[in-house]
Amino acid sequence: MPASKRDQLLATAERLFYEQGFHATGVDRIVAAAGVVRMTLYNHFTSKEALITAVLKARHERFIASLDAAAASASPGQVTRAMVEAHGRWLERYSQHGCIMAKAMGEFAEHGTEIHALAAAAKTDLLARLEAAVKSDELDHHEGLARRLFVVLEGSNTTVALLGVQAALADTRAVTDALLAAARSGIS
Amino acid sequence: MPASKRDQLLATAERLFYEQGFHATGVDRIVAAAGVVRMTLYNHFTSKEALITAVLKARHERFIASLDAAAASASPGQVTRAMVEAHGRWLERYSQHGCIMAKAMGEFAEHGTEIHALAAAAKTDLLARLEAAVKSDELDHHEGLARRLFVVLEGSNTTVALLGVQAALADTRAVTDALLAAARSGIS
DNA sequence: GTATTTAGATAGATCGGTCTATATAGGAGC
DNA sequence: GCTCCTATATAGACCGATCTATCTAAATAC
Repeated sequence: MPASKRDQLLATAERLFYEQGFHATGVDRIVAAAGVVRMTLYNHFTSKEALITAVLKARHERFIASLDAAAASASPGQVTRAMVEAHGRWLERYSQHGCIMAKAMGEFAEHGTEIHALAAAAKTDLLARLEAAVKSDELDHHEGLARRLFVVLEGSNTTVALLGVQAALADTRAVTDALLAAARSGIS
Repeated sequence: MPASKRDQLLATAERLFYEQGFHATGVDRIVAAAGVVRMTLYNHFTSKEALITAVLKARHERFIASLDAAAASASPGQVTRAMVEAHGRWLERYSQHGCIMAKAMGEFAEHGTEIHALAAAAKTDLLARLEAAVKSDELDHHEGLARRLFVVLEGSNTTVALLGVQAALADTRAVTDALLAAARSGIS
């Protein structure tokens, strides 16, 4: 049973926005690639902007769900590491060309726009979860460590597009391991 | 003496592209903000794409020049650290809303385009200089350390736009210091 | 006097978005 | 099983706005 037209549109738009950018992807190309007609898009979404926000929200929900699942099944004291690894798996599977939220922030940089706020909130959402993980693991230097891990994961996001997923993940893991080891031994 | 029309166009276009994105910035707005007429732009640049590449090249040259200056005046064994600090100063002064090369890669993601290649080359250029710095400082784990520092600096690029320059630079410095200290003591 | 800049009209393409009329599918009620 | 109704999808014309880019003729500057 095929997905609903709405889901087809969301999936196709997500792929095209991610691969070619938001402005560079016209609604004509989206509907053509989704195998639907133009009015079907505007029947489900009030505008291209609404489609973009729906795409970003859906993707972010999937991302957060995978993070939370990893955290929930982690051994005690290993929540932070599990979250970092879940982030790496997400990159590997869905985000090898960079972070779509970062792209959205770049293209809709004028502050105050809903898209910019949404993408920024997605990123701070990750930071908040890292902080919660660090706290639950009872690692030293709570607040600072989470932000440092965040910086590294952000760097991982853009490095995959440049050096490939293998190298980016290996280097990311090396840095995060060092940070976690230092926090566990009380050094910083 | 005012700058040449060409320089005015380059500076204005750089600012607008950076603040609002490449696709979102039309040539009309550029020439209006530069106080120039549209034909003047097309007299100096064959197309908007040519203007974009000229902007990126000029900015990258300035960035590399500041990196090289920092490296040249660094004490022996401190080249890598000097380069990391120069990167931080660049962020502070010119790049508080994220890396323009990353934005360019996001908006012109189709591989093969000159703009994408240019922006990617700018990033690998930084990595190459980090590798040279690590080598000249005779730090342990040459190749790996440079790539790890690169990941962190990339993360710094995007984090400034989210957490502000103060927090981003502090966290970046904490991570790079840890990496450099570990490399210096032979641990990794 | 030569090169640059200005002014403004203009071209052609593409953009997001709307409209209407037709067609199709699925469930409710008999 | 059959009809009817409603919701959804289709096809394609159409709109105004905006986009990049060009052309020409007058003005300006070194």
